[in-house]
Amino acid sequence: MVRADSVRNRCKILDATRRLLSTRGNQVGMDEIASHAGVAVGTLYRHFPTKADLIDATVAELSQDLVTRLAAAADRVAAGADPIAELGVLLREFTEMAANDRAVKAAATGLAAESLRQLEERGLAQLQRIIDAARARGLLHPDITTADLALLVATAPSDTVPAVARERWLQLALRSLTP
Amino acid sequence: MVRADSVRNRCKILDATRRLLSTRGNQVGMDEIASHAGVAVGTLYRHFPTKADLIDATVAELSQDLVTRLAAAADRVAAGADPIAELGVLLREFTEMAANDRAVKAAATGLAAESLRQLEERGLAQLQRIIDAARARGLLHPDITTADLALLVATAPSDTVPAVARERWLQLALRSLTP
DNA sequence: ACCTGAACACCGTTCAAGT
DNA sequence: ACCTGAACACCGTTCAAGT
Repeated sequence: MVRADSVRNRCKILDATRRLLSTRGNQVGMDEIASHAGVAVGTLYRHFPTKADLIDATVAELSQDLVTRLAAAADRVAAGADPIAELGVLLREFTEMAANDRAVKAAATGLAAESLRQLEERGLAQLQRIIDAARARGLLHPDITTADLALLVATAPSDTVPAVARERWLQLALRSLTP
Repeated sequence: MVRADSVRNRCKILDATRRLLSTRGNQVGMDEIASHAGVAVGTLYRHFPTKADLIDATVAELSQDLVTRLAAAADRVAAGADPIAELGVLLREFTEMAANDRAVKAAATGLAAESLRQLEERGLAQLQRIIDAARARGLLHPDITTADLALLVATAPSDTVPAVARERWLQLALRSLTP
């Protein structure tokens, strides 16, 4: 039997973590997160065995956002939108998400492999739909796969790189996708 | 007046740091580095005010390696070698360097901006020579600059990415350079 | 001038006591 | 079952004493 306050606490912890992580980065202490969430440290550790786990969970929540957008983009493509343009929007959204959320990406770097694998699993089908559409119209280099896009996402520049350079990176990335 | 044992100590510290950093990554303690270098912790902090500074100095030493290779590649290009092939070798060498030296790149991520700026300053001329040669032969997309190559280097996949994916990344990166 | 190493501070993590 | 928060452990950093 799960206690009601337990699930409430878990939610409060994740909220506080996302909030603190996005503003001040990875240097927030566990005590601070706990107090902002209105729980004791022990409770925090009961829900997440380690700080890495806590951050992992937070990043996973954020990546869910991306999957939602992936699905929306796939729908637009199915409705006739330009697949390459949609891919550009997706890549931009991700880099901006990583950039706005300060050290979320920096924090995620260490566990990127795991988070991206999850993202890939759940967003794979959507991404494949976009790729198929693009290839069918001859807009995509024939050997491009979903793994390639995951690779690009994994190597997307973080917020340490200035915005202009991030935009330029996007341009180069798209260039490597087109035939 | 600089004491002889001081410069010797500095050297011993940098050697030990590079050795320990490449095998075990960023989690080596300062005490451990000190004992491996045969000095006391205080000495370590006299030479490098903070751990980040120590790692920065070590990474800077390693990047000097890359500048040397850059110069060699520029010479080969001047002697008639294929500029694109040389660029490929350079990018591969860098990613491999980052991959072999375990957390050197991971450790450097935070201070990448600074290290890369140094690298850029000192290697810029060499890189420009390669770019000019490639463009003159029509092998390079006309808008590619040294900044673009620095951007690619900065976003090169680290050792968390498997070797096959790293090779694939290289292929995609080169694709974005060619016309 | 520089080196030494015990001591400090900070922060992730644990655990005995409470409800 | 879960929460609490004082206590522990670890590691980056400092500083008084030594040469």
